[in-house]
Amino acid sequence: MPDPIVTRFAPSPTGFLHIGGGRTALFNWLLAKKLGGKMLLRIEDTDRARSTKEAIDAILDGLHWLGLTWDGDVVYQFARAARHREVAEDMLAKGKAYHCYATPEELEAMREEAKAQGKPMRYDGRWRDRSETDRQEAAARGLKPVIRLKAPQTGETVVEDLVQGRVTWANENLDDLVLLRSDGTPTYMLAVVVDDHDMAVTHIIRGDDHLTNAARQTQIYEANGWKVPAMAHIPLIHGADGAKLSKRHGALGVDAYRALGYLPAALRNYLVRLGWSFGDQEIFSTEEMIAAFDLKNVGRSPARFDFAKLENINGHYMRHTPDAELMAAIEQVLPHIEGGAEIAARLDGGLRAKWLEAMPGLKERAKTLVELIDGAKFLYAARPLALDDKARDILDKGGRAVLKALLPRLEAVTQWDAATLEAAVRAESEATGQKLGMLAQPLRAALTGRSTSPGIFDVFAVIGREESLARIRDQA
RNA sequence: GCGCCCUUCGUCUAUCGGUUAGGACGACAGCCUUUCACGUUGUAAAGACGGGUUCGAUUCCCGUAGGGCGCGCCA
Repeated sequence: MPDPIVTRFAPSPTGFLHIGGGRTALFNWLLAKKLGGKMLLRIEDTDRARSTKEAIDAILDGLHWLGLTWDGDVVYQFARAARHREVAEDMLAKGKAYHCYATPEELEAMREEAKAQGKPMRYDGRWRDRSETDRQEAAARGLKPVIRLKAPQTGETVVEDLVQGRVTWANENLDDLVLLRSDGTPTYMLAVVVDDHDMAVTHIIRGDDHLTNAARQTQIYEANGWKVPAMAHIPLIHGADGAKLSKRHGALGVDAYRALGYLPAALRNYLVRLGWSFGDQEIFSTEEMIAAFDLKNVGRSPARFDFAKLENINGHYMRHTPDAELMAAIEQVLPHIEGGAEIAARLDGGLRAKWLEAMPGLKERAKTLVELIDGAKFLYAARPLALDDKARDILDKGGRAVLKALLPRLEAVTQWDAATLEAAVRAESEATGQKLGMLAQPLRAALTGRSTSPGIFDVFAVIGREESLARIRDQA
C-alpha cells in the first residue's frame, strides 16, 4: 500500500501571512484534497528572537479566513529541539557530521577573502578532517563547537522537482552546513528535514526561494538514509513592476485583503491561477479547483500580482453570491474595515431588510465589499443628505426645478413600487418632452446624494414613500 | 563573484515541431440604458536577441542579454 499523502505548510511566525504564503498554503491544501491526503501545519518558530505570538495568531487567522484547513494539531518546531539535537548527535556518531570550532570572526574573514578574490563564498571545511587532539585543544580554549554536515565533496546532488524538473548541483558548490549551533539549538536546515521526516510528509510544496535549500536538505536526508519526499518549488509572486513583492505592492497580509473587501473564494481563485492554469478556464469553484489541480500544470516563471484582475474576479464572485450570503459576508467584514463599527451598530433588522432588498442593484455595481458597503450608504443616510459635488451640480443646474415639478406627481402615488413610480415619472417625461435621464438624475441626487446609484425606481421603493418624499422636499 | 531558475499581447496564461499563435484581465470603440455598473459585439496588442537541428521552429539544442532566487551559528 502506498504511503498516505501528506503535505504541509510551514510558515515562520515573524510576520503576517503574506500573499505568497497564502498561495503556497493553497497549493498544499489543493494537492492534499485532490489526493485524499492530509495537510499539516508546522510553525517554524526556532528563531526565538523574531517569532511572535501575534504573528502566529495572524497566520492561523489568515488561513481560517482563506478557508484553508489543516489536519491534526499545529506542530511547533521549537518544541522539537531535543529531537533535532538527537539526530545531530546521531549523525556525529555515524561520522556523517563533525564538530567545527571556527569562530564567527574566522568565518567572516573567510567570506571577506573569498569575496575579494572573486571566489564562491563557502565554508572551506577547515575542521572537517582535524584530529581529535586538535578538537580537544580548541575545546580546552573554551571554544564551543557547532556540528556541521560532512557533505559529499564530489559527485552531484540531484533534486527531482515536480515543478522545476531535474535540478543538479555539483557537490563542490555546496559546503558543509551547520546542523547544530554552538548553543545546542538546531538550525532551520536540520529542523525542517527532521520534522518533515518525522511527520511523514510525502510532498513538500514551497516557494522556489527554497530550491537551493532543497539540495542541501537532500544531503541531510541521504546522510540519514531517509527517503527524500517529493518536492515542488513554485515560482514566487512578484509586484506589478516585476520586482520582489514588497509592502508597496501586494505583500500585504491576507488580513489586509479582507479589509480591502475581497471574498476568500475570489482570492483563492485569483491565487490559484497565478502560475497554474487549466486550459482556458478562469473561474473555478472549490470542487473544480481540487479536481483540476495538478502540479504538472504549474509554470516555472514568476507571476506579477495584478490588482485589476483580482478586482474583476472579486466582482464576479460578488455578483454570483446569493444576497443573503453576501449580507453575511458584509456583516463579517464590518469589524475589519474603517468605519465599519458604526455601520454595524446601525444594522438592525429594518436596515438589514432594506439592504437585502437593494442587494441585487448594489452588488453588480461593486467590485469589493468595501465598494458595496459604500454604495449602500443612501439606505440609512440622515436627512438632509450630504451631497457630493456631482449631485450638487445636478441640482444647481436645473435639478431643483425638476424636483418641484415632479413632487405633485410623486405625492399622488399611493402604490409605492418601482413600476408605478416609473410610470409616474415617465408621464412627466412625456408631458414635458424631457428625456427620462433629465428627470432621473435630479431624483438620484436628492435620494442618494450622488450621481450614481442603483436603478432610481428601485431606490425609491427601498427607501419608502415618506423618506423618499422628504428627501426630495429637502432639495426642491 | 559563484550556483540554480526564468523569458508568448501591458498583466495572468494556452500551445505537448506544421495554428489566421487561442482565452482572460486591462485598454479602446459600438450596442443596451434613468446614472453607474452588468451584459453584449468588435478593435488594437505577444513568441527578448543571435546561432544551430529540421522539409518546417514559439515549441528542441547552444550562446547572448535581461530578470529572479540562493550563497548566515535567519527561516
